[in-house]
Amino acid sequence: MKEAEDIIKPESQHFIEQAIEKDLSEGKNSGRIHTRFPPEPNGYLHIGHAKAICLDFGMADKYGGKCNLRFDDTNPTKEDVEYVDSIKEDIQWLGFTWEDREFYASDYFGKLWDFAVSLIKRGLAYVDDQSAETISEQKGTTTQPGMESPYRDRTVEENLDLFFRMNEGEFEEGSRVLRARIDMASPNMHMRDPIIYRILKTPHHRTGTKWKVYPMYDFAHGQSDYFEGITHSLCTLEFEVHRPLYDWFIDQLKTDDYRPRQIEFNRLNLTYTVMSKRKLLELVKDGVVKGWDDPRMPTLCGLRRRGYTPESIRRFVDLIGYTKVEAINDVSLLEYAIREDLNKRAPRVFGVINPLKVVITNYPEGATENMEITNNPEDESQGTRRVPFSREVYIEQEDFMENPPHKFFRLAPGQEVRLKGAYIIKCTGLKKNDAGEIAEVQCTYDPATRSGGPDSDRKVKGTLHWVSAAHALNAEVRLYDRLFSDEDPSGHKDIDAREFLNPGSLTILEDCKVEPSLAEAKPLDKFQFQRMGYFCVDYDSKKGNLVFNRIVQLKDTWQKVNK
RNA sequence: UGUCCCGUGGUGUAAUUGGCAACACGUCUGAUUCUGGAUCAGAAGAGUUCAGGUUCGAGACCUGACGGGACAACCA
Repeated sequence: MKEAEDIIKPESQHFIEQAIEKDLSEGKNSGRIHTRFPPEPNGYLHIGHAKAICLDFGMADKYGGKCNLRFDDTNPTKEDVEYVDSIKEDIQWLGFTWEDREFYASDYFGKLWDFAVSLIKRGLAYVDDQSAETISEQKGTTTQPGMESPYRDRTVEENLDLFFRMNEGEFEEGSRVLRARIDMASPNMHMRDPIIYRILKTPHHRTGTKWKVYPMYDFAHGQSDYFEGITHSLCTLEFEVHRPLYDWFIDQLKTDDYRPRQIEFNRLNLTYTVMSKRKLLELVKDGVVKGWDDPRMPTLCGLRRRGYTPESIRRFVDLIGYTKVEAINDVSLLEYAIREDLNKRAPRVFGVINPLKVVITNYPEGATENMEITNNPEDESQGTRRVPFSREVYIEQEDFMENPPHKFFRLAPGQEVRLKGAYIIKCTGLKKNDAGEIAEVQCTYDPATRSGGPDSDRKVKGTLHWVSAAHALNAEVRLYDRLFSDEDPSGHKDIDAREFLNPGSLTILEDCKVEPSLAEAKPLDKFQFQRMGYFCVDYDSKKGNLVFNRIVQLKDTWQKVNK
């Protein structure tokens, strides 16, 4: 009965899937689905791009189509090959492939030029000799129509002559532009004779000095879609007002029934995060963070370094969905996604972040036992490992209190606790240093309570992780907190996001103790430090000098109770 | 005082296209646990921004308010 209901109930689709299926059912573009991901190579990809990538490649995948990678490189003054490589790396890391379809808008400069010439010949484009300021003034405002340029009615011959000479380098940058001749009174600003070509003498990273004029975004994007046979051009909401112009150019270009269709979806916003490339660039340039891949950054390389997996990012994107509502997503959902993934996969280890020495006074001096410990209770196939135990161990400072509150299930004078995978110990005394801080805790152990032993079933309130002092590896641990303390740092009109920078976003602890099995850990290896959270080996880590990034803490109800 | 887009539990999304609001995260119980994790069981929480209208029936359709966002770069 229940099963039957499940079968009947259709998967709910988001509005883009619905639109695609409608197009398919109407037989548009002979049933083809072809999308594209069009980054501008002027910065690193961030998790917002991941949302777009998952959609672009995901829709192609779901409907048996293809997705092109196309670099939108129409502005040589801002773009660089440096970014091309990192963008490709990040897309692949996320798990997507464009096969041999790596394209560049600059591949189409010739075709775009020809199209512009054709528009001129049809009286649909003209060269304007006015300054940027004048053109801007004549554009009108959102509430008032614009004025027509005095150059709007030049002859085709004159336009052609000027346009060719613009590209010959005869004129200075900014002295002339090519404009589409549409409607200066349109309520849509983008239709008021938009500039489609400008003079730029900066060499282009791919075409060198071949061109002196470069197409604007609006004149390149839709046409590139058209040239590549794209059927669905998915982009974010802010391009909604560009769509009439997108369609206008396609109308002038198309020769048969095929036409690409632009559909807009909401971009990703995350709480406590800034997402604009400009703001991220500032953080890097001003040294607020250590680089594009600083583990606090929402860039894909930053998240990767932090320890996020591609699976967790794809899962997160899947959870938030695609709509036309401008929403702000809770980072806690991202954290949920990585915990969910790592819970199943990450091996458990013992790592003590803030060590406190415990001496087990009745344990034989110099003795060592190897305790067999499960690597992952969620996945038996990960097996077990041996962890050395001895008379002196480190536990977490926060796991001991001299005067514990009521529900403190950890170590305190007179109280018993289990050292996970080893023995139950009882606190018998403590030593303080001159400053009055607890320097050492003394305990006795009960040999019969060894895990698997005769009294191992005895109930104790708490179980602690530990590391044998004699065998411990020293490690540096970098604890991260949100970069901004405000939920919506860029959402304040009069306050710069920088005002909300969290001074405690990075804490470096250099005297952490981890179990010896971690000696061979390699950068990007991920572990659960039992009870402490998920950690990832940093690129800075070296054998004998381990460095871990905390990805995320475990859920901690005790911490919550304490607040 | 313009055009366009958008308003569903705290947050993000659903509601098979008009049949009486579902899911996830979060929150809160309880069980269980050699991770105060995980797991399991359960609970609270919206009557869909508001007001009219159409309809036997509206979160979906219409009108108008209100609220939020986008648009006036030779950026993308």
